[in-house]
Amino acid sequence: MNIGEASGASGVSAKMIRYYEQIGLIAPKGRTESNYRVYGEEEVHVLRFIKRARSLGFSLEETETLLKLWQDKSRTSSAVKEIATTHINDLERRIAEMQGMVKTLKHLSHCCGGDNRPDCPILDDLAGESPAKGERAAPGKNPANGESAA
Amino acid sequence: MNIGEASGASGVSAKMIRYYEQIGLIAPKGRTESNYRVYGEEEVHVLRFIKRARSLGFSLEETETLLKLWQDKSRTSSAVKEIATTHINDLERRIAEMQGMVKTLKHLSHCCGGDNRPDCPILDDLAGESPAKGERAAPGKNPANGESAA
DNA sequence: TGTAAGGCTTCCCATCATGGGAAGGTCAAG
DNA sequence: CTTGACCTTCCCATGATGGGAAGCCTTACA
Repeated sequence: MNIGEASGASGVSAKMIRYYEQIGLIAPKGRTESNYRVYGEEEVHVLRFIKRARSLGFSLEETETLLKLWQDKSRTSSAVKEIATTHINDLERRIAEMQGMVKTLKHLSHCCGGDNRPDCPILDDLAGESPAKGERAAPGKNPANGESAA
Repeated sequence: MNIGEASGASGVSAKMIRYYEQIGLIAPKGRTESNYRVYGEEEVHVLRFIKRARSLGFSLEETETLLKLWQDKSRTSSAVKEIATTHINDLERRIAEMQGMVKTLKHLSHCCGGDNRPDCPILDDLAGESPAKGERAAPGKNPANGESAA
């Protein structure tokens, strides 16, 4: 199986397969005389594993760790679970962050006429001017605002 | 005001201020004889605008558009609202995507013993083997899976 | 058997927003 | 006048992916 076929069988682009090889995630079974990469079922299986991990939002670094654990028959499931849990927490943190943005934006959008006139609470907020009621959207404890620690 | 002071006043790093200048988002009021950038209150205001837009998840490209609209006194609020709405939709799409991942991962994590034994449903799922009940987590209509269109 | 199309190889570049760091000039305080 | 902090520009790195060029190889067809 050459790289194009492996790509078709795994759903991973040839470009990415080469990249994964470059960063040490996967190696072809070998090379033909003319230097073509050769893959077998096992490699395709690994590629699918990577693809699935990526689709669950794991980074390539996390994926690499998971891959090693997968291939390590003596791993403990707790090691795997810990990675997953950390990733879940990370996802949930990012979700909450974006939800805060959405909340603020929806509020501003709701207050914005969206008509032909130029006055716009959205721009006013961005500019730090909140004419209505003299306060920002989501005053004080705005969850979309990670500035304090930055 | 030099770049360090503008950075302190706006909360935008000096590095980023230079970058924003490079991509045409903001220019200093002028330069000193010794080539130092000089900023005034107006520039700091723009920097805060950018920062606020970024904290709401707008890309720099969107931010640039918003900035132009802000400075265009004859803009319509509908033009601004449209950008905001598009951005809200984008955020919500991404949130849903990540929520799908979380849902799947939580299910898998829940099924995983997290003990000293090697058998792990999380790895089984990644490997495409679902021993329990013979099905993948979130069978069929798995929302964490954008593969179909890719 | 010759040729054309398409697949493979490597290498470089771009994205997006941000930070790190080096080399060298400048300013202000001691 | 020195020293340290700040400024300048320039280059590089991140993470994951894609685009494309130049050149070799394979396959299918006439």
